[in-house]
Amino acid sequence: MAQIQTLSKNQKIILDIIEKANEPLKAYSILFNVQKKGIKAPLQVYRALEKLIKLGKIHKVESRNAFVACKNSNCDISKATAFSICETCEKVTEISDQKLSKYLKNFQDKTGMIYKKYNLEFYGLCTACKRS
Amino acid sequence: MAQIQTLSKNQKIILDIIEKANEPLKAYSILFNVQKKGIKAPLQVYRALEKLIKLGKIHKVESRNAFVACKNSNCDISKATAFSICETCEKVTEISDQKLSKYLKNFQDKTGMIYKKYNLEFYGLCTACKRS
DNA sequence: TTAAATATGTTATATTATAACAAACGTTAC
DNA sequence: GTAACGTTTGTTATAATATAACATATTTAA
Ligand SMILES: [Zn+2]
Ligand SMILES: [Zn+2]
Ligand SMILES: [Zn+2]
Ligand SMILES: [Zn+2]
Repeated sequence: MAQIQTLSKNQKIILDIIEKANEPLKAYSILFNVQKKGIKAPLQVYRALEKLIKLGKIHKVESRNAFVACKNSNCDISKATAFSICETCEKVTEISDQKLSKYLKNFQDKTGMIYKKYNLEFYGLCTACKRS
Repeated sequence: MAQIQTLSKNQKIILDIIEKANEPLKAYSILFNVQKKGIKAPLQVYRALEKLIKLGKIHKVESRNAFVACKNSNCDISKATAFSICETCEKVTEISDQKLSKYLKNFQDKTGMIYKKYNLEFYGLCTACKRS
């Protein structure tokens, strides 16, 4: 609420659209939706997306090239994201699981590489699609 | 070794290139590299990639739109993949960690969604880049 | 051996994303 | 207030990634 004030005009417009959507939005679908508000070029969208990701307001669902509003508390400013994705209906849900995130944040490989961030995507069948 | 016989001509050519590379390859870089072997169109590459992924011979690194040969035993035919990615030098390594894969395969969310697959990407700083 | 499934070749096009440049806006510091 | 700085915007063009649609060929298996 406080931080939203620091967003620029385009950033607000685009965050608003993404927050109101109940599904991940693609960049060009966002572009189409904001053209009436004066945002005409892909770069205007991509620049806002980039900033919003950096702020942890939204995440990119990498395997879908789509963008969703963060449903957790900005996921440590975008450093730890996990999604469940239904391969049938394409419904995407952000996973909020303390144990999982703790496990992954603490994960260390053999090489000693330092991990600053992770993104995890589960693919499967949602409960609605399972029934039908 | 047995299964490689079942690959088609284009699939063999493209798997060969990917296996010999020590880095993830992009589709159009693969295309460029196989043009001397008669593969001229993007679709020929993408179709082979799709099949190789299905067979678990290669994986797609989603955040990089790039393809790497599987370094494990085909990762249960491509159902469970994890990578470490250096954000400085872009080095990508497939993670093989029994505990991690067991943990993720058994992961269940609150909704009861059935997970058939996952892809996990860690981003950070590799040991070489850490030193410099 | 013929039907089905898989793979190929080809052209065109769709989709996703960035480069390069110029101008405007919003801090903050003096 | 205004200079200096970083950030945001606007704009045109283009790069990079991926698929549609259609015709043909090859392989597999009943
Ligand atoms: Zn989040
Ligand atoms: Zn579903
Ligand atoms: Zn693998
Ligand atoms: Zn590195």
